[in-house]
Amino acid sequence: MEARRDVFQAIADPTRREIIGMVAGQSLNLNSIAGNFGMSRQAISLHIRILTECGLITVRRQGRERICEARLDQLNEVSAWIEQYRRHWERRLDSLESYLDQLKKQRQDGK
Amino acid sequence: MEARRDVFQAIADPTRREIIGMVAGQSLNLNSIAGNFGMSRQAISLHIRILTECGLITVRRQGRERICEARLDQLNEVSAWIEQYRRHWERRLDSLESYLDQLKKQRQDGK
DNA sequence: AAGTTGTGCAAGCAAATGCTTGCATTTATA
DNA sequence: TATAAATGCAAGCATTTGCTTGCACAACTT
Repeated sequence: MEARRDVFQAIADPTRREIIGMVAGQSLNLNSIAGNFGMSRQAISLHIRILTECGLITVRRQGRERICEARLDQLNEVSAWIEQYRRHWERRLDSLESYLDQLKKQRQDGK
Repeated sequence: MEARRDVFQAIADPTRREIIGMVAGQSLNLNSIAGNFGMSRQAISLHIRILTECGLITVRRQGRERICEARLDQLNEVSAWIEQYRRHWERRLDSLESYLDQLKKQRQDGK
């Protein structure tokens, strides 16, 4: 347990992605986040801990509450990893498109 | 087992990200991929199966070999999810930057 | 035909993950 | 001060994950 915590793994879980979505709009305390899920408060608490450990959210205490705030710049790591391949997959789509264009043209000519 | 296979989970594993990196450049057969890792061929085979199940690579057989080819357009799903938050985190960075600028200016003025 | 190469399938296993429930602790409120 | 609210901590548990090893099999090579 308590293994490597990286952003890739953090966003792999759909519940955590949902939490990020909630907190991105407005900072929320733990209980109001947990209220929107059909699972125990502790489960959500653990998800939030994971998100905290990899820097995607920060938690500040305010009275007896823990306010969770999004700190999404870490997503850049994932984004950068993906972007290095964008050229690759868009080229594929381009060549598919030109192939389809060609096919269409041939059909029109043939007719 | 054999749960939901989504792209988010597929790229959560560093070995699978490495495999994607290798196959993006050139199509490779299973054994030559496995040769670059310090783990058994079967382990790699399983990773490739997962990548296949979520559509990130396709495998075509050619004689007795299985040629793995990248099909990375599925990464768009992750990219799109992240991009919806880019404005959010870049705004944060902007305000941090302007804050630092302000701080720097103050220090210069003070001196 | 016999051997080598590339791969799949299946059983087994330690560790990680995602969840629960119960109890303790701190902070506000009546 | 007693009570409620917001949360942490810890033990327990089923499932999933990532890996291994052993065996089978089809496809090339000699």
